[in-house]
Amino acid sequence: MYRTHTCGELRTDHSGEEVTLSGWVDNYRDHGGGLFVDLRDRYGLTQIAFSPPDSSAELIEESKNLRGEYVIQVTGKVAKRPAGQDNPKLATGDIEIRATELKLLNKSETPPVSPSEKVSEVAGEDTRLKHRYLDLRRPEMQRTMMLRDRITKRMRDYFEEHHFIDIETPILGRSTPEGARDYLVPSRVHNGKFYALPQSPQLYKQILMIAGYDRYVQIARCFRDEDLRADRQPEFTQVDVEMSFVDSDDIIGMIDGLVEKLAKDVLDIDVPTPLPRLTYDEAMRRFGHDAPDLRFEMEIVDCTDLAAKSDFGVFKNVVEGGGHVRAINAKKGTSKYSRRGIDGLTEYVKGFGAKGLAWFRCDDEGKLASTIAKFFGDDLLAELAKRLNAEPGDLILFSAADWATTCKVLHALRTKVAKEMELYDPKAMHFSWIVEFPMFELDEEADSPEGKGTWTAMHHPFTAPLEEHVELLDTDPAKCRAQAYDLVINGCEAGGGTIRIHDAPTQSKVFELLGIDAETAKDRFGFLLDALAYGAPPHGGIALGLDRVVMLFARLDNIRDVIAFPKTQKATDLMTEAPGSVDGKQLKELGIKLDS
RNA sequence: GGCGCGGUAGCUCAAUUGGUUAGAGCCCCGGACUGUCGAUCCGGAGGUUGCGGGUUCGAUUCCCGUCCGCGUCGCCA
Repeated sequence: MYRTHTCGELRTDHSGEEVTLSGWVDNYRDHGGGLFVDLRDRYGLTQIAFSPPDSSAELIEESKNLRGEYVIQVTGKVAKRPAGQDNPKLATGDIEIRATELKLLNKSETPPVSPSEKVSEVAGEDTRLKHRYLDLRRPEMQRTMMLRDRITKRMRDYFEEHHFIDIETPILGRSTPEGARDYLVPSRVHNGKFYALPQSPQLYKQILMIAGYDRYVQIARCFRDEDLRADRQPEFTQVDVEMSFVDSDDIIGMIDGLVEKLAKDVLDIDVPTPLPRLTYDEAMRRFGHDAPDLRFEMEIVDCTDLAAKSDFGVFKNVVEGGGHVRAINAKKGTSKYSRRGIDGLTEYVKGFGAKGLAWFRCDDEGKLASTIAKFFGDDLLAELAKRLNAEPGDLILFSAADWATTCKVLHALRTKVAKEMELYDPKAMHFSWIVEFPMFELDEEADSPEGKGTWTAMHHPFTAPLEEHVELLDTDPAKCRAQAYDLVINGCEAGGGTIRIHDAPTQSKVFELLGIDAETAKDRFGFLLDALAYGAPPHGGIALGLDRVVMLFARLDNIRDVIAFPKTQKATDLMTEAPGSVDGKQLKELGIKLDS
């Protein structure tokens, strides 16, 4: 037997018991006459004392060979520590093990990543990824992995309580050209043909609804061959949900319950439900983004009409060109942003398509002042100040451009300024829904017969329009809103879903708008269209990004830290060195010849 | 693909305008010490400054290229 207890469980109640512990040497303190070891496992740290009279001289001598990350087994008596020597930083800090036996189970090289929390500087991320086994040994990472485990368990419990069944769907599927780039898997049996790894189990779960499994859930691995971000991995995990005989409210309500339970069980915070909902149009108008961070205010204010009355050429030209002039008020921003600071913001917004950054500061008398103030009459300035609720010390930042650019710029500014000015508690959690997304967006790069871009599905081609918008499919697709909803946590898209089209006429109309002719549709999703013809129930669902949910619940800003073995920005695994090259023999069997 | 930041000892970082033998803390090695808990004290070892080229009497430093890591824009139904 390697151990009778873990390194996290012994207390003064155990005093006098002989115990055996196994674990890693977290730290050692050599006093010549005696030596202390902090022994670590997943459960905590326990101090081992190699000192007389309990430990023999030979044992003490032996203990002097111990080094960091050596794996040892120790037997001894649990003892309350001498008065005044307890360590309140440790859960086991009131006791120690007076060692009588020591067995070295394994040695360790000097670790490039120290798993010990006593080392405050964590190694660089590339080193951590290369030696992931050491990084994952760090208590911080272990806590995150355990948090992830707890979240998925609670989710599974919740869905089970609500009579969902977990059904696995294939990893080897077929490629569909919509959406992200596919990861392809060549077929040996059918040379020249390829499977695709799923971007999500979307089509399968709809098929399951048609098959009568009215509440489906799966924790599903998904793959998208697109460039990475801090919150995006090529391989990620979705909590995939689909329900029959439901409308948007039913799905949203079901997930409200899940969020409420998770927040309570995992973070011990009470989240009032139903969660607040915002339409997409409102979110764009007030916050410039479809996943706004609602932990703070700083709403966008439209000033287009007032800007038109000024003599400021930049504003006038934009307004005359059909653009918009919108602004945010960074309350008390002048103390944070000097002229140089504003120059920094100006550079920043240029990265989002802004040509420059117009601004005003609000002086002590409540008047707007700026290098461009001279282009505005006093009345106009007062009107602006009133609309923007400007008070002394406030900093007003403008974006003048087309609608989409003002959204992008002001969203970027809003997020950056709020973070830099610490306008919210970094521990705060804000959950909300964005609903009624547009059905379509214009792909301006794609060529269409009409020559002005083509419609693409904002979510996917099976998304149902709002019932009252069905006729807009014929008259004004741009205005057509979908039965779609995104779960937003702290300005991060944590999940999204839709009610699906379950009738053939609507489906063909949408395909038509998307430029998918009957033949193409049949070729790509024939099986789904076939299935829809055999009594498809009204259905819809959602997929939550599990990695992101864990990241947000762990208050981390990086998805790699919640994935045991993540990929780098170039989609490689620094530990296994995947992807790697393969034998010519393997390629030959697959009928593949490489160019280079 | 674009833009930005970074790469110096096993780890975290420093190095003046381009100038002596590239330093410090941790780790590691040796020694001292009967109670520490980031132990302490003394001594020591440890470097292809990512890689390749260029400028220069002289390059960690300047220039070009390249590789890698991170952030971001494009991209992500």
